[in-house]
Amino acid sequence: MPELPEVETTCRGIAPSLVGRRVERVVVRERRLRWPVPRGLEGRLTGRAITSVRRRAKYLLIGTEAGTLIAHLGMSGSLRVLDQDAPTIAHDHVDIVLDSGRCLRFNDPRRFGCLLWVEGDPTRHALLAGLGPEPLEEGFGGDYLWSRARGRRVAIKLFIMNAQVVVGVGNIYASEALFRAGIRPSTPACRVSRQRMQALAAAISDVLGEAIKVGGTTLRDYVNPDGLPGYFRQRLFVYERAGEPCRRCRTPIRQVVQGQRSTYYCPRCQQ
DNA sequence: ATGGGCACCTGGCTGC
DNA sequence: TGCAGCCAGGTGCCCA
Repeated sequence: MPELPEVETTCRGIAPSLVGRRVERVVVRERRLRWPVPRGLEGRLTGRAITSVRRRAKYLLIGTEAGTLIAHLGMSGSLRVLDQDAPTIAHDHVDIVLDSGRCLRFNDPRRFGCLLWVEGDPTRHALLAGLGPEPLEEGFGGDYLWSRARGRRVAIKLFIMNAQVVVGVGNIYASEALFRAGIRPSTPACRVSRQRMQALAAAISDVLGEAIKVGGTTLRDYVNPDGLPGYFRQRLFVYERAGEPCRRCRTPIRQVVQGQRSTYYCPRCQQ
């Protein structure tokens, strides 16, 4: 479920219920996530006040005076704020119970997500240290993308999905951004002109920004547990539309596989 | 350094 | 109805 807009929506949704609260206890029902939930996480968190909730790439950083909980939702994870005695369902792996009587509950059927603990500056953690710029912040743009693409022969779609280049561009929005920019996903990154990189960078920012906006109106202090949140699905131009007419030129949308993932594009609009 | 492929998991859907 | 096969919004790691 989670791409950047979903993670950002989660971040905004849970933050008001967390910041300023103290952790009363931590319940771990399943430690086997992508990496095991660290032994001792319970002890490190219990009694701590939560001072911040931030996002970096698709990682959520839940800060306390003692250290930071790094959370990633993987492909199927969610974080929701519930009453502490709300009945659990399958794959509710971890509860962080707050002094408000509510709890932050981590659910993840596929267990590709993770919960880790780091002391000191979380951005120096190995998972975060090498990440590229945020697509909605300073430092990201066409010139940047173009300069990073020198000598890179990977397909442009895989290039923009590489978190070392730019973070937060997942499989849906990669296809959508390339459609908006009119670029064929298989084009080698080094062969995309500077001008088209400008269009691509703008498309990436636009698509993600729009999706965040829609997610924000759908979700408040909870996290939508199902599928594409709310209303972005109907604004997709190509994703999961194989064989259907292009919304711009009516040519049937094509589906191909790149890097073991589905890519969708319009063969006419994207040359 | 780069690029390609695999791995980790469960669940939902399709088609026989 | 049952079951095999395929697909899924991520990303770290291993190998050539």
